[in-house]
Amino acid sequence: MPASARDLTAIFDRNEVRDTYRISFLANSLIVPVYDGIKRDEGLNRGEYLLLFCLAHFPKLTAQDVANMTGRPRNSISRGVHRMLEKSYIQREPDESDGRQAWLRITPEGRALHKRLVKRFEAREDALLSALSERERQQLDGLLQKLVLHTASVD
Amino acid sequence: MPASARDLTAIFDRNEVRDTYRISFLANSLIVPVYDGIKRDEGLNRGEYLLLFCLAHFPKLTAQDVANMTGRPRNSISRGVHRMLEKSYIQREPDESDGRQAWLRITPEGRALHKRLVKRFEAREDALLSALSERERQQLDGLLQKLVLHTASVD
DNA sequence: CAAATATTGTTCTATTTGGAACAATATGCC
DNA sequence: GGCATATTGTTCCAAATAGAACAATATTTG
Repeated sequence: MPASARDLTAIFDRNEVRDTYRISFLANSLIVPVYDGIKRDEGLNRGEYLLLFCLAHFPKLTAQDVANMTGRPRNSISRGVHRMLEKSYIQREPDESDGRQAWLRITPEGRALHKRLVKRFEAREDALLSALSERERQQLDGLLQKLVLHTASVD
Repeated sequence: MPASARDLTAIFDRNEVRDTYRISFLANSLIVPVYDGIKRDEGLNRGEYLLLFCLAHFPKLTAQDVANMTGRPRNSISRGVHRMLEKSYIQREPDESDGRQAWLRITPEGRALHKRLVKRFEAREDALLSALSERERQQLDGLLQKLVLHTASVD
């Protein structure tokens, strides 16, 4: 019997933490192939794109903000900042009133890149979520929003 | 203004791929702190525990099966197999009819360890999903199951 | 005001990770 | 049967990752 002939999807509802397992599986399926493509075609790694993504949605952020939002360690963000500065996708200006921190902003080049790359995530999301009806997607939206807000508040 | 004073949760519904972002955020919140604890207390890394987890739910699997189920590369699984064999949490026997592959099974020690460790994931899941009512949890369950089965079929 | 404590961002280092090439075996095709 | 192709599991290596210590600056506390 070849390995691929067995039904390995049984794990989805045959384990102690079904929602954790499913959410983790879905997260991987949604993002890993897209990050692989971005790495291959644009040379950006995950931390670098996450930085761009965050800056595309706020006028300015500190490196610490990005670390908080993404849950990644500050040193990873720091490295990403330097590489994205070199490539002119972001810019940095020191905070006048606090000499420790610096404000990061996306540049027009960075925004153009983000607009191009985010389409890949949109396409992947559409492909996987096409399994749901419009009504089900709205249900999912509401449940996820409730969960992330709760999670952000308890951690 | 200290970094932590701004409301960074706005990103949850202010981005192009809200469900992708939320699912990824949730997945990290559910599993990262638990894996950190398992690493600290038991010395198992993510790949090693995932292997144990898979084998706890099937009588026997090949390394390739585990790679397929978890989406991790085969070489990572291979390394995990060797370390878990050393620690006697799993055992291996060659397949009689196919000299390339070998069947992996969990040992009683491995199962005892799994039973202990999976409680950590259960506790974390309960803490985060407590934001939902029983009815909402059932809705979420149904939606996630639909999504993972669809995802497993298209990839 | 001074000393202790906290925060930001960086560097150093060890571990983890995954792509690619590889050997061994199996399968498909003529 | 014999040769091309696929599959399984492994090793090698380069890149990514994250903890820990650190320097610079802010804040708190007495």
